[in-house]
Amino acid sequence: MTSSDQLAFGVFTEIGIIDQLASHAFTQVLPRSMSIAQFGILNHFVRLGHEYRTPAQLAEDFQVSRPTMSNTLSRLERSGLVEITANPDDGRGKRVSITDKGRSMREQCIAGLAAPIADMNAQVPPELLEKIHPLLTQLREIMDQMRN
Amino acid sequence: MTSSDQLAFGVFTEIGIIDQLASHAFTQVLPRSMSIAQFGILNHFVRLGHEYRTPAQLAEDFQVSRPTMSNTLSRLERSGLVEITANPDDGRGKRVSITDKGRSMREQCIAGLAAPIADMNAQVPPELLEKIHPLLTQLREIMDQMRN
DNA sequence: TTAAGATAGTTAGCTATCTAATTAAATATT
DNA sequence: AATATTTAATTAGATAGCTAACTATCTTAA
Repeated sequence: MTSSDQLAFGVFTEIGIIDQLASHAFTQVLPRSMSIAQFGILNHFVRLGHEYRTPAQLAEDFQVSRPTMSNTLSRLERSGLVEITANPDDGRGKRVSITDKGRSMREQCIAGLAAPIADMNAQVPPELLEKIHPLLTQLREIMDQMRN
Repeated sequence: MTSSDQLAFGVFTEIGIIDQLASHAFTQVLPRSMSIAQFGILNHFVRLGHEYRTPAQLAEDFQVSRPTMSNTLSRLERSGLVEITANPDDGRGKRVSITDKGRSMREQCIAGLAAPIADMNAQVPPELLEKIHPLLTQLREIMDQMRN
């Protein structure tokens, strides 16, 4: 392993740990029945204002396999947070939309997340986040391209 | 959500995606039977030169719950890559050590990881990794402290 | 027009991760 | 010395993620 290799390895190790710590902190404050993956989907519908989205599109949006998305959507549907119907444009396909219950659940999640986010902003120097964000975006974009 | 909140949220979103992409890329090149978690443990023994380590210490080292470590260690033991024995210093405890088979498996994993790491070094500007690494370390340390 | 190939989604089976609860042993307290 | 508390590890039962294999449908090509 060259020192460049070690550097790259170190970067991904740190990222793995931070992801784990952040996921854990966020999971703590979500309603008992909600996971980060599930919140992500509800939030996605609200933020982007999508009316309908197919499971395949959502899998693509979240960079997740289709069976994974299938599974997460079933849970959301079982809880009444999304509605899944046949896709009128494609007999193989389905369409997903968020329900009113889903919207209010999303609000509740956002409210819960406020506390740890505020903590984070209190403990982490703002310059650190400002410096690191564009670098992460750059790295993510490069890795995204490498995938294809 | 204030703009600071959005910044913090954006940072963790990027980190989540990068972690997923990197994990996926690494998993591809590990031997069929190996996972990143399992490789991490073998690598830990070699890098730090530990002879013995208790499951509880390993759980702490990797910031993972004890049942998680318990599970991963069982798999490694089943594959003959680590050895788990009673801890002579503590009747409740156990001791883990890496086996010769574990060492050569670790070598094999390192060899497989070389390719994607080299790719990464080819695609990602070295300054990006050099700039981002200390920032990530700083963020990780702060989050680690917040946990306690 | 029929057959081949691609795409949407699901099912099955795997690993990693978590929390809660359990067992056994060590430590502290009274 | 006896009891209570803490600690080590495991078991049970979740969710999220993956790949492989399957069904159904759509699209393309012979």
